[in-house]
Amino acid sequence: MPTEIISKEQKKMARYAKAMGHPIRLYVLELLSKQSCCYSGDLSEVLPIVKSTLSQHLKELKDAGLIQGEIEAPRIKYCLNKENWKEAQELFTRFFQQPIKITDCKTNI
Amino acid sequence: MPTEIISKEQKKMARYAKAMGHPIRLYVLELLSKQSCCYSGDLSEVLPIVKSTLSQHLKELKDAGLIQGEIEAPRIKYCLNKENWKEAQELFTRFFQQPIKITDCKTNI
DNA sequence: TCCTTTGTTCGTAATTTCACGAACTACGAA
DNA sequence: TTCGTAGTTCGTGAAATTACGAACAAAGGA
Repeated sequence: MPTEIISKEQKKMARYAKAMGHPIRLYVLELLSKQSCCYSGDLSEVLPIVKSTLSQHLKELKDAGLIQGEIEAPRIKYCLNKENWKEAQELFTRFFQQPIKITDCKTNI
Repeated sequence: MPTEIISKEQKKMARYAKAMGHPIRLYVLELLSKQSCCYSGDLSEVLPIVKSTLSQHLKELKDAGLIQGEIEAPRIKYCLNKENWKEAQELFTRFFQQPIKITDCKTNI
């Protein structure tokens, strides 16, 4: 059994980062971290994409585990997935809070 | 001129997040934040990908502005891009440090 | 029951990503 | 000048991403 070079945490974090790697999705996450929940329709009104595309982005956030939905007929209420959001928070905070040893390159090829 | 819904900061952050959205690239970034610099050859020895693929990943990190290279013939020394790393650090830290109002969904559709 | 609202799913298309091997470039050493 | 090392670039292909509109499903209200 070879030692895994890429850790489980790195894989998890990459998964979260990937989900965050689109302005629309980042917007949704930031909104949800500020106002606790929202509806797809509200987003659809302000965002410059059609609702089916928005639905796809929401699905990606759901698949990554960052948000979750709840039926509130006829709408669906979205909010952050508490547990995974906390994990992402920890992973990213740890990642960026490491004491960094930067040897600046003089040139930039 | 319509008010931009997606902010410049969100776009920048999404760009960084996208670059971080692959385990290999996250591994490289984490290594560089720990040991100040590295060479492509060192990475190639431990990572389970061929060097041309690694080169592509390094290029993506370069294009995103997170790392930079310096010729140290016959090799190339890579290190973090100090300025942009700091920016990413700030963006992500702020993003995750916001006081969060989570209304947990009971169900998860 | 039929209509309206809300949102998802499907089909499609263009683009990007990810990976590989082969070919190429740059440069120091023999 | 020729060779070897280090790394990038090119060509390729498979898969994923991003976006759209049309069609569909669910559920409350007329």
